Amino acid sequence: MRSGRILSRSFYARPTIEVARNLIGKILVHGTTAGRIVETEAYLARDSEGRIDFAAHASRGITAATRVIFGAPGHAYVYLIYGMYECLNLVAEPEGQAGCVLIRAVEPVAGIEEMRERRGVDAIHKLASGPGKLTIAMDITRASNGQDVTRGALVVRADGGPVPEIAVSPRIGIRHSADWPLRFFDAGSAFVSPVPGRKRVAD
DNA sequence: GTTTCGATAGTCT
DNA sequence: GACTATCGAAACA
Repeated sequence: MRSGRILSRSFYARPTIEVARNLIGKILVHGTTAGRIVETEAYLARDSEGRIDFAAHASRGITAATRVIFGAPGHAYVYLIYGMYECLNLVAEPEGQAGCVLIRAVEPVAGIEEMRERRGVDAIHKLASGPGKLTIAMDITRASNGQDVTRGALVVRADGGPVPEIAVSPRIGIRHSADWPLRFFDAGSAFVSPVPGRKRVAD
């Protein structure tokens, strides 16, 4: 497999929305597994009109759990959700400003047999088509929380392939700021997460 | 086909 | 004690 250069810190030290958009099509690498990022969500401090993004964990300020979001860009923020699943985020914005990008889905490109074993699923488009699924498939845990993703076992590489057609929608599975168009995905990919049928109440 | 609901644990109030 | 950026099985239609 040909692999491009590792994305540098300056890639992440930009507005969160830009980082979320530009991560589509990049290659997430962890150990022997790798996947092409096809779906992301931006979690901001504030939107362009200055409204607080209450869906963001960072919206309640700096705590032991959220401090990494306020820290240097190009680091991993991994948290446990619903007591069962871990979700991977990449920290954006210059140091001191909150902002991170949730990686929601990848298209498996390396270590596919490992992913099948970890997930107990055969269908390739179901291996990592959701934030909880991809962390299981790629064995990403809270051990990676706060880790530098510009070097080490967990990195993101440029692809070099054609720029994907990027579509935008509201974020999935949140209650606050539920209508903000901050979900980005590859419009031509079959590997994005299934849209939940469950009803959500918007605040 | 679509929608509902339980599992499960860490963090904050 | 309430909340949570999920998933998949089960219960419907």
